[in-house]
Amino acid sequence: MAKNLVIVESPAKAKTIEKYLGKDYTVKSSIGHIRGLPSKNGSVDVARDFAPKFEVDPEKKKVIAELKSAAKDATVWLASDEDREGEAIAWHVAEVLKLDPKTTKRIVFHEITQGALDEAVKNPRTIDMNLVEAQQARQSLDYLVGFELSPVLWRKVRAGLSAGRVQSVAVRLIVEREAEIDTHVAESTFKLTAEFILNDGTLLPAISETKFKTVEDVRVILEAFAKSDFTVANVAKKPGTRSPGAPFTTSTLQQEASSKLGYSPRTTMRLAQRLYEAGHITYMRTDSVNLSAQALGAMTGFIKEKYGEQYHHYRTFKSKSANAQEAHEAIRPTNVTKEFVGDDDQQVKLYNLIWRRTLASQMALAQLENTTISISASQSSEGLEAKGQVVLFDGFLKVYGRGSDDTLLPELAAGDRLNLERAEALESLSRGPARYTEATLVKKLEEMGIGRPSTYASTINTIQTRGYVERGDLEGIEKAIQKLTLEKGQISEGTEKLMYGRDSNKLFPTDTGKVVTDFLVKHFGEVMDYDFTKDIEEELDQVALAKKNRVAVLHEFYDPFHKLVEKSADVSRAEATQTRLVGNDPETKEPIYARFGRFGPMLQRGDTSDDDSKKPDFAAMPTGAKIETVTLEQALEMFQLPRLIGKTEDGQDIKANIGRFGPYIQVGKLFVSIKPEDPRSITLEKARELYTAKLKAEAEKNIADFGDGIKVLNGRFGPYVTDGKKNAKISKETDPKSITREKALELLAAAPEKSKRGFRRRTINK
DNA sequence: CAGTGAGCGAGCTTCCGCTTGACTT
Repeated sequence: MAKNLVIVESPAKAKTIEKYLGKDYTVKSSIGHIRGLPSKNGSVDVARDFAPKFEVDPEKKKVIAELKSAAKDATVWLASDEDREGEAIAWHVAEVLKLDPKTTKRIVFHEITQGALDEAVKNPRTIDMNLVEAQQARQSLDYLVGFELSPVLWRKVRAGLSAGRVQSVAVRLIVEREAEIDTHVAESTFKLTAEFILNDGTLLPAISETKFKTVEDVRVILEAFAKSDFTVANVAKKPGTRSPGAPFTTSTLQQEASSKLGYSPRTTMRLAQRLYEAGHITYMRTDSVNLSAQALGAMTGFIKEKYGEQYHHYRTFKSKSANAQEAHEAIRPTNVTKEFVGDDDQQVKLYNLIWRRTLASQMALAQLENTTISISASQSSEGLEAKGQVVLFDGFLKVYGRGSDDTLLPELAAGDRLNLERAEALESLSRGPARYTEATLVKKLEEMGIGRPSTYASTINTIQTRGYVERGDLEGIEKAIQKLTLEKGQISEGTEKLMYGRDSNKLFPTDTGKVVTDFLVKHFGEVMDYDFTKDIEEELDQVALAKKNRVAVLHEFYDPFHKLVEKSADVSRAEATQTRLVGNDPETKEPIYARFGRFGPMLQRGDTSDDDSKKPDFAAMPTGAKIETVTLEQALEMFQLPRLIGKTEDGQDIKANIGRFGPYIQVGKLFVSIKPEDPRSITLEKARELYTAKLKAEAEKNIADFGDGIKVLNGRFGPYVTDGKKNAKISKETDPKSITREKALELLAAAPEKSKRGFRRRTINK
C-alpha cells in the first residue's frame, strides 16, 4: 500500500504524474466535480444564507468508493487544478473523504515535469476557503438565474424553455446580429479595375483606391481614360513584416479548426480529447497561451536544428481573455519532434494544426516587401495602382499561414509608358455585418469573458436543442448589377448577375429565440446585459480575496433579481407572445390575433373563455408574413383553409392546405406537394394533374422488394437501397433493376453509418 | 439527404462548470 495518495481531476493526467512521483505515491482522479447542486427546486436555500445542498453525482459513486479505499492509511494530497473550480473540487473531495480541509495537503503545479512536481510536493498548502466560497457563489448564482428564470418562460412563452447567464446572452448576440443584418441597407458603389499590356505581352492588373458612388462618376473617368496616355508616376517599395499568432487556447483552436479544417467546435473537442488521452497534446480545455519552460527549450532546439538558427525567435504571449484562469498551459504537442500523429485522418489534421501553430509561435517574423506602382492618366486626375508583395524571408510562414502567394510585379520605373488593354467599372453592394458561425460565436463569448473553455461547445449545443438558434444556409437573391467596360476606346454598358445575401453554415435566430430574447431583455435587463458576467466576476474576485463575503454578494444580486421575477407575473401572456389584434372577422365579429404560438407565429380567431363552450380557431401564418405586418385580408384567407377543391376522377375529395413544408393537396392519406401553387387559388384541373403525377411517381418508387424491409427505391436523388435504417447509393453505371438481394445486402454493409450527432443544417427561409 | 403534412386549451420542463465514457438525442 502506497503511503501517499495524490488526487487530480483528469485520469490521463493521473497516469502521467504517477511516472514522475515514484513508488511511494498512488495517483487517482476525481474525474471532474464529484458533487453538485441537483437539478431540482430548492438546491440553494435562499432563506438560510443561500446554503447550497450538495448531492453526490450518482455517476461518481464508484469513483468516490475508489478514492475512499485508496485514501485509507495514506496521506492525501489534493492536486486539482489551480483555479476556482479546481479549489472547489479539492474541497468537495476533502468533505466526502472526511478529511479536514484545514490540514489536508493541497498542491498545485502548472506543468508536468520532474522539477515542477518536486517543487509542488515540497510546498504544500491547505485549501483556500475563500476561493471555495467564490466558487459556491458563482454556482449558486447560476443556479438561481437558471431555475428562477426558466419557469417564467414556461408560464409566459412555452413549456420546456430555458434561460441562463451564458446561454441567454449567446442567443441575444445572434438575435441582435440578425436584426442588424435585417436593417442593413445595401449601398451601391463602383470599383474600377484596369489591365495594362506590357511590351512582352504580359498583363499588369491595377485598381483604383477610390470607391465611386454613382455610375455617372465612373463613366466620366472611363471616358477620360479612353483618351488618355498612361505613365508610371512612381514605384514605391516598402518593407513589411508579419508575426505569428499565439499558441492555441480552446477557443482559438475551435476557430482555426473551423476555418481551416471545417470542424465544428464539438468535433474539434472530441478529436482533441483523443489526442490528449493518447498523450500527444497537452490539455485541451484551457484559456492560457503560456508554454512551459521545458516545451520552449525543446522547441528552440528543434527549430534551430530543423530550420536553422535564423528561423528561431523566442516569444511569450499574454492572454487577452477577460476572465482567463490560466490553470493549464496552452494547447501544444507534447513531443515537438513529431509532426504527424493520430489514429485517423481527422486527428492527424488537427494534431498537425496544433503542431504548426505552436512551432510558428516560436519562429521568426516573416519579412516582406510591398511594392506599389502608381499609374497616372493624362486626361484624368484619377490614378491607378498596381500592388505586389514578395516574401523576402518566410520565417514562421514556413510552417503556418498561407504559403508563398507572391504577387511579383514587373520591373518598371517612373516615366515608363503603359498601354491600357481594358478597364472595367463593376457595381458592388455593401453587405451587412457577418452572421456568427459556431466558432466565431465562441470567439465572441470568450472576448466578452462569458462561459469557460469546458462549456463553449455545450453552450452552442444547448441554444440549438432549445430551438433558439438554427444552423443553416441562406440561398440569397439574384441581383442585377451594372458593369461598364472600356475596350479599344469604346465604352460598353451592361449588367451582370450577382447572388446577394447568400450565406452558408451560419447561426440564425428562430422566432422562439427572438421572442424569448425580447422578453428577457425587457424584463430582466441586468442578467441580459453583456457586462453582467464581467461585473459578477469582479464581485467573485472580491470574495476570493476575502474582501466581500459570499452571502453579501448573493444578496446584492438576488434580492433585486427575485423582485423582477415576482413582478414578471404581471406581464400578460399576450405581451410575452407579442400578440397583436389584426382586426375582426366581418362575419362572426370575432377578433383575429396574430401571435407567437407553440410552433412559431400563428393566427387565432376568437378569444379563450373560461367555460369550454367555445374554443378559438387557429390558422397558419401566410408564407413570409410577420406578426407585426400581417393584414386582416391575409388572415381571413388563411382561415378559409383547408379548402375543398373538388373530387378526383374516381370521386375522392381533394383538399388543399398549407403545412409545415409548404402548400399541399390531400387525397385520402396521400399528400402531394403543390409548390409553388397556392392552395387558395389552385384549379381542380391542376390539382388532378399533380395528383396523377404523384400516383405515377409512387408506382415507380418501388423497384424491388426483397422482404425484411430491404428494398430498392427510386428517391429524390435517384435509385437507392434501403433496409429501413440505412440507405446505400446505387452507382450510375448499375441498372437498379439488376440488383439482387445479395448485391443489396452488400451495398448496405458498405454504406456509411447514418450521422446521428450534431444538428442538421437547413435552408433558412427569410 | 432518400419525404415530410399538427398543433397552440396545459404541467413535471430548467442553470454553469469540471471530467469521461456510454450511447440511441
